[in-house]
This record gives sequence, structure tokens and C-alpha cells, in this order.
Amino acid sequence: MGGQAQAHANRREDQQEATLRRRRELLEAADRVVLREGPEASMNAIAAEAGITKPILYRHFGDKSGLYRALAQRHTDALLGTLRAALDRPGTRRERVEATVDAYLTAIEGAPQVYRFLMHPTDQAGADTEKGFDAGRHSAPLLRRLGEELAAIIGERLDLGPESAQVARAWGHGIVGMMYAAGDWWLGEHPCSRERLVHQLSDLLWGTLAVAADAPDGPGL
Amino acid sequence: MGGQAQAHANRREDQQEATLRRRRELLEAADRVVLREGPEASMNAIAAEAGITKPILYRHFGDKSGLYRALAQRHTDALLGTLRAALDRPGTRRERVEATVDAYLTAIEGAPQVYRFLMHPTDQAGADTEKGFDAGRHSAPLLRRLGEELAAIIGERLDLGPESAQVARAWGHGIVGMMYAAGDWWLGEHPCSRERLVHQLSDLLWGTLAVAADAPDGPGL
DNA sequence: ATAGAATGTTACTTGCGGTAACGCCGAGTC
DNA sequence: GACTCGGCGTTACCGCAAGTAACATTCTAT
Repeated sequence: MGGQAQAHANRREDQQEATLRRRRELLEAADRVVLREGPEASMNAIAAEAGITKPILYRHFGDKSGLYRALAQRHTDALLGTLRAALDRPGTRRERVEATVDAYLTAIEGAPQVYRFLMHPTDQAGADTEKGFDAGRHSAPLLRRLGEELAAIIGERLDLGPESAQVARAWGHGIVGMMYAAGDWWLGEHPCSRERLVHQLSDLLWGTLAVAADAPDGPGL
Repeated sequence: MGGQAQAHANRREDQQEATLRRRRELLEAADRVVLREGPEASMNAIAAEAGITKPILYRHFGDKSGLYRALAQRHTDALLGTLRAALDRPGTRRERVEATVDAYLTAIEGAPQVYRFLMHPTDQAGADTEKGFDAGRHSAPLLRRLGEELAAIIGERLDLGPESAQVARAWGHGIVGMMYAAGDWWLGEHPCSRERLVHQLSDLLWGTLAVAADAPDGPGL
């Protein structure tokens, strides 16, 4: 590569770097607005926060869902890191699962606006099927991604037999859904301490439903 | 009550009956549109399906969320009936739990559009809190209601100790969330038969995660 | 100087949820 | 019959949002 071509390539890199930096600034502005106003924030408000006008946002992110996907990516990466660290702690399996559930609840409690944003359904690209809309891809991206990540961890660490990958995924998604729905209810009602809920959900995963006695005067389960 | 007052009361009843009948017709039209187009269907499309114009819808239901709440009520009642019947079947506890998970998966598989509609978050009345929005009440009404219903059943049928009601609710919401997230993933990808997924989720509830062996060449869980 | 690329703005379109004003009809009252 | 009221319906409109076309400016390369 000659001197001139080298200079050309360097300038293109500089430009790409500048574009990425700009994109980051726009995402940070979007973050501030969404955390303040919720996922219903308007593109105009986000643009104003970034000191630009709307078409610039569209140029960088395509449309609102593209912007929100990029924003969700940042938050999801952070949450995943937290959960993975909790699962990797030293201790018994029960302790590690409790630490993970606790990390999830701590995260949603500490930043409920982030949580709400991440749970907001986004229209997925390519969502149209012959039914007119995709009926199975509507859940929040965070849930899917958490489920797949947890499944990967379970599948590589446990001996689940010949259908290991499949079982791990069913469990991964199931456990994430359990945390999600119970966490959402708990965040809304604060019926007990976080520690109690962690303990109760871990009991559920540890099979306590199977072994609990029937109530003395009930029809039994 | 004299003859005239009696006639007056009868006419008011007739009118209320006519209003309810009309309301039902409007809900049925809304149902057709939403199942065809998804929850993003416009009020105008719904009104057109019913052969009226928008303000009539608003007169009956207040606003779009009111219409959607009424529609969700109908579908949720039906699904709850199905789940309750499955839980009441004769058999072991495991069989009954499997039947319930199976009933849920069968329902979402048979009517994915209904499922999508029911899972669409709605803004709850009185959702504003001092944070500017309610961070814990955003999940789909169906999930909350299923969780509470299952909690009531668990709490009355199992002996869960002094905190029975609280534990039952944590479990109820957790189990519903598990079915939801795993069901959503399964509906989107069809990775296995319904029977397999039922079995795998029931295993999860039966504590298999706790007793599964570590993988031979993994770091363990 | 010219052309192209990148970055930015303004003005606008379309569609949505929701609402005000009005019309018509039937029933009741005088 | 005339009038009023209530219920059911329409039309026209508003504000706001997402998204887009057209244009301007600046910088760089030829």
C-alpha cells in the first residue's frame, strides 16, 4: 500500500471512528430521555436532547425501533455481565442460583426505568409472516436474550443427557420467565424483601412444589 | 310499584339489555380486527368493522385501553377456565401440573393471535407514580391475572407454612412466567414437540436442576 | 472550479387517538 | 300537535407522533 492509499485508508478509519463516536453521543442522549420519560419518548424529544433534528437520528439508526434496539443492546450487555458474574461466584449450586436471582432483582429494583424500557416490546425486523404478523416473536428482546444466554451456560455445565441443548434452552427460558414475572409483580407490590423472594423462587426451582404437603383442609394439589 | 312505574322500569331494563347487546357486537367486531391485524389495529379500522364511526366506540368503552381491557377480559376468562379445569383433573400432582402446562401451550399454539393480543402491555389506569411512570405495572394483564389465580389455588391447596399466602404468590407468578417465556420461545421456534416441552418444564419445577450432574468436562454449575 | 460525500435543517405528509358539534329519531309530557 | 330529553349516530377537526423529501453548508478530492 503506497503512501497515498495509506493516507486514504487512514482517513476512512478516522471518519468511521468519528461516526461511531457520534452515534454513541446520540445513544447517550436517547438514554437520558428514555430513562426520564419512558419508552414513549418521542424522536423529537430525543433529537432535541442531542441538539440535532430528527432526520439525523433516522440517518444513524434507520427508525425508532433501530434506535431502541441499539439502546437495549447496551443495557442488556450490562445486565448480562452482572448475571454471569453472579453465576460464576464460588459456592454451591443453590448459592449461585440464588445469587443470580438476587442480581436480577437488584438490577430491576435499582433501575426500574431501565427495566421498563428493556421490557417494552419492539417490532422485530422481518416480523411479518403469512399470518400477517409474527405471533411468536413479540416478547421483549431482553427476555429472549437472557434465556438463550442462560441456556448456553446450563447446557455447557450440566449433564442433561442426549437432548442436552434442547433441555437447557427450555430451562433457560423458563428460569428467565420465572424471574421476570415474579420480579415484575414484586417490583409493583413490594410484598416482601428481596431476600425472601430470592429464597422462595430458589425453593421453587429446587422442587419444593413437588414435595410440599397438601393443606389440611383443602382439596389438595 | 304501579303499572306505570313498572312499565318504566321494564323499559329501562330493555334498554340496558339493548346496550349490552350492542356492546357485545362492538367487542366481537374488535375481536375480528385485532386477531387479523394485531394489537396495533386502529380504532378507525375497528369502527369500520362494526359499521360505525369512532366516537361510538369511545362512548361505550371510554378509550382504546378500555376497549382492549374488555376484549382481554373475554379471552382471559376462557383461558383461565381451561387452566383451572386442567389443574382439577384427577391424577398425581405431577400429572396435574403437566396437564396445566400443556393446556397453556395448547391454547397459545391454537390461537397465537389471541395470545399476542393478551400479552401486549396496556397502560394501567392510575399508572403514574412519583417516578413519572409506574415501573412495576407494565407487564401484560394476563400474566398478572394468571399469576394471582394460580397463587390462590396453590395457597389454598398446599401447606406452605406461616407465610403461605406470600409464598404461593411468589410461586404462582414464577410458574406463570416460566410458562410464558418458555412458551413464547417455543411458539417462535418450534424446537420440539409440545409434549417434550411440557415434560421439560415440569422437570424444572420438580427440582431436576438441583440434582443434575455437572457436565464431565465443564466448570460445573 | 467542480463534483461528491457527509452533516445538518426545514417543511411537510400521513395516520393515529381522541373530541366537539351537530343531526335524527323515538318516547314522554303538556 | 309542540316541545324536550335521551340515545344513537356522523362529520369535521385537533394535536401529536413517526417518518421523509428537499434543500443548504462544509469539506475533500480531482
